[in-house]
Amino acid sequence: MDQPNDSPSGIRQIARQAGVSTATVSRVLNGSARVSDDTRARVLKAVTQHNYRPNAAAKALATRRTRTVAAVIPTLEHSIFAKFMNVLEDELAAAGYSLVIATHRFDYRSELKRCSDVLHLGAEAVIVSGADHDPELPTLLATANVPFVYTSVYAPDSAVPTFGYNNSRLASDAVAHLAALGHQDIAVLHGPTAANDRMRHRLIGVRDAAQRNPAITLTEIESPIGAAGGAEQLAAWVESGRLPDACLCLADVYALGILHEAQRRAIRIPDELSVMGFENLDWTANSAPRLTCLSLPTVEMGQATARGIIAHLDDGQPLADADFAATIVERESTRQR
Amino acid sequence: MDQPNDSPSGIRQIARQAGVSTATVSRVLNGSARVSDDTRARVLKAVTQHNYRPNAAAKALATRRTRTVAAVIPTLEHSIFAKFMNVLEDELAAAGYSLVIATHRFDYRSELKRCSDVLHLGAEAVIVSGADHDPELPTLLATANVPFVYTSVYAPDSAVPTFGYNNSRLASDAVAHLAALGHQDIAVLHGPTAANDRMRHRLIGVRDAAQRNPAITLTEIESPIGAAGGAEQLAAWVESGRLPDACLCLADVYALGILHEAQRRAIRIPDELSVMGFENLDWTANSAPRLTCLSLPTVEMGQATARGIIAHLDDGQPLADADFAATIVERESTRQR
DNA sequence: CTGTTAGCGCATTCAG
DNA sequence: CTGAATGCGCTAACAG
Repeated sequence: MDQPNDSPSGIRQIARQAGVSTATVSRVLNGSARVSDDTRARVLKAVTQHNYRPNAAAKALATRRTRTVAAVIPTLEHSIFAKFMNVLEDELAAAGYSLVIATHRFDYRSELKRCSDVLHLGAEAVIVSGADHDPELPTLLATANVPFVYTSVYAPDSAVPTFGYNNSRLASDAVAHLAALGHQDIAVLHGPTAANDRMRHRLIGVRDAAQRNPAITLTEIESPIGAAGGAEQLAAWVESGRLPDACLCLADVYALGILHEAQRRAIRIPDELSVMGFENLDWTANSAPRLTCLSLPTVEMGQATARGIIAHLDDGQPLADADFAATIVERESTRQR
Repeated sequence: MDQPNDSPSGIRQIARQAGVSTATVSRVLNGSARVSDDTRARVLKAVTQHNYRPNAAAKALATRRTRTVAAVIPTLEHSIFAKFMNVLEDELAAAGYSLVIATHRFDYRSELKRCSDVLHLGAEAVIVSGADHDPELPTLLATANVPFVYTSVYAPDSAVPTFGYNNSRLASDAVAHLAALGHQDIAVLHGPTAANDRMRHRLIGVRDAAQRNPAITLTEIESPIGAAGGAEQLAAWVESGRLPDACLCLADVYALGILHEAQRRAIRIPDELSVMGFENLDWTANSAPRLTCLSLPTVEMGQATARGIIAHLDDGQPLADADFAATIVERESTRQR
């Protein structure tokens, strides 16, 4: 009754079966060091026979690596985030990292909480949307000693690395584009700005552009992101009997709503109203009319974010800010006035 | 030089600081057992002072629980999956579970690989899309002894619990709906069926319905999921000079493309062609015309899937299949012929 | 090339 | 109510 338990578990079991030490098993499983082909074969056989799978927690504890990266985002509901996560996951997976996603529905306290959650979980790095957060967020992440980056924004002066673009400048560019087309009475459809500095900065950019060009009259309209917002706004304009020259939609779905409502009310786009999107989602290339958009570099940003984090985690490369260019895709929903 | 390292890490450090044992620290941190208020206070103080955060791997190793659930899906690019993941994450997070997402781009081998990946990672349960997979998949998951479910399908006869709906029946219902409207020449726009049994079953349902009603003439058209597919098909019909009576879009985005192309070509919907979606994405309520859709119970499915898994993991409740009803939302894109 | 030996940080009997 | 001791399963020196 003093004899050791006869059925060791995990690595020990297969070590015994293969007639080697656990160290050797670990070696073949991790491809480290040299192991004789014979030994390796025996180990591998035992591994498959027992359908052995190394315990992740034990490995993580021993190596101090979880190979897990977390993304804390507002929501997966908006296509642009889903698209971002899609490429992130792709790149991360290719490098052997897992992606855990946590959403906070545009709420700073919740965001902080979710960051804390993923830290508890053992994320080796965390990707956060935007640069503005609960003041405790950077502290939390920093004291936990896990690398983190802000995305969808480019803020080189920030103490935290940012992977993104200058939202305010892009918005200015979009307005300038509209102005160059001869539009003066410009409306901007935007989403709630609470816990969303990307949206806030776009608004700032819009105002800057308007200020620089005195001819511009700006109207800002806020509504929850969705096609309904665009549709309702166009309806309101038509009913008030007065349309702006152009409408910049800070989320493409607004434009979708506008296009449809315009059709419903026989408003000709772009003849009576120019409409411009800000993301360049897939469907914009096929809409009627095809939507002129600022094209957010979401894919490039996702790849760079993943690669940057991987290089940092794997090779100790420093995390450097990255600024991605956005292009304006001129299509049919805008016209020279 | 024999003295123990003076700066123990983790739980030991705060145990020392609080003048208690590690066991006690563990107790207050896990709310287990009774601890005197005084002791608890001292421990908590030390915890916050040192900004202590229990090591997830160590805890997982000791408790054999990772509180991580994985979802292995085709892609996050299609809104319907993003929507599903969004509610899954929500429910899971509320119960203290983390969600890791792995995508496989509609490829069975890749799907198997990703399942293996999340198993290595220590997922306590895995959620897979569809019921048809590489034959090794169920074996893999079963021998790993982690509970798993198939989603977006309802197959009570399957050995694996399914949370979803009967794709073939829903598709039949959709076709029947169209037929009841008096349509006979019905086209069905569907996506690739490779590694996608949901799509295959919908097609089967479509054929069943057509077979049951001899008056129906069916045309199946496959194209990658996206608005382009719908637009191109409508263009092709117009150019061939022959439109079907109705088009069932097995993914809503096809309908978006059709609606837009129809506008471009001045085809009146539903007068010249009835169009029906199959998911009921948000924008369908605002399109022009508003899209008649079969409404996939994605949210209910997500909630139930998460709750079922949580109940299983937390309370040992058995995983029971769940069949969700889909309703048909009659809007403006279909008409009585 | 391979085995031995320590921990990694935490939860958990079992005593007291 | 609290502490000491043990082990979760694996990796990483360090020998040999």
